[in-house]
Amino acid sequence: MDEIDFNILSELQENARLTMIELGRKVGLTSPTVTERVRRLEEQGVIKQYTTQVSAEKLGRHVTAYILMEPKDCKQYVQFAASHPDVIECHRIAGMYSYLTKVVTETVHTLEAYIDSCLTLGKPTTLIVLSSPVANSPIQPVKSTSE
Amino acid sequence: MDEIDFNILSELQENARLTMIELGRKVGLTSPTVTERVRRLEEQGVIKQYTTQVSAEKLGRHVTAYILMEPKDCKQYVQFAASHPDVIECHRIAGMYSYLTKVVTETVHTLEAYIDSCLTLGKPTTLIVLSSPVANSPIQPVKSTSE
DNA sequence: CCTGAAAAACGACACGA
DNA sequence: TCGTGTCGTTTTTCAGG
Repeated sequence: MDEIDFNILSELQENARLTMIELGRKVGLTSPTVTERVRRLEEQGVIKQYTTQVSAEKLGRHVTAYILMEPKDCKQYVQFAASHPDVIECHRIAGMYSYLTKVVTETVHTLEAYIDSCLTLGKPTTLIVLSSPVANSPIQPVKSTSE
Repeated sequence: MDEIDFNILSELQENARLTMIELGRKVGLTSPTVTERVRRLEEQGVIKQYTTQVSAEKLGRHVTAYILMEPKDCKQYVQFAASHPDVIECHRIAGMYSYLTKVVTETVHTLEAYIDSCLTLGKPTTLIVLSSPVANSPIQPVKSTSE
């Protein structure tokens, strides 16, 4: 894990569909060499997945909310959240409440329906997202991650 | 926007580096056809970005937290958050507090440092992530997004 | 880590349901 | 209009050095 690897990760976070020739050009290597480095980063688990960000708006989902949840039964709530198509993330947290769940849903009415089903499982507190000044900023290495 | 497009989006959310031939095979089309569909999805803004998920752990960032923030000056706080390398997301919210900020940092000590700098800008409430039962679940279309 | 050749995939065009 | 088939070019892969 040297600086070239960091540059590779930075470029791939920006555009996962770069060809190895383009990527090599950006980091100063030839395509077979950079291909081998990418293969190792995948193998080590540094690269977890190549994914595509799609517009929730364009898919008819206009409302994003975070829901703080104090469930009666944790396992039951996780099962509910994991199987619900509107749930994008669900985090177990320390501090206030037990879970923080990110929901991307069609309208305030479908959000209401989601909250209603939550009410049978515990006590939800809803935070509706108005805008996102920072969205999915790339992760940078901390300093010497030499392994 | 028909069902084939939904399948394309689903496949690309799982693996953004699929070749057009592989993608075509998965959705039942030949490569020129699926290439044209992908081009249109990009043009329409349905596909926003091809990105790579990297392991925060492997890059030396072991602590994830959400911070609810009540800043004295909103613009000042957004500027601070946007320029801080540990901030991955920052959302303006309605409900309790004004901002919800996702921070991925090295240790509890670097988190403490982040919170300290927040304290000069307002009143933060920290929620440390213990685990994530649901992480970045793909977005599915809602029903008839015919445009 | 680079070079070079074979195999595969990409992009563009003309054609057909 | 949308999908198919083909050709020339680019990219990937794998042999070496």
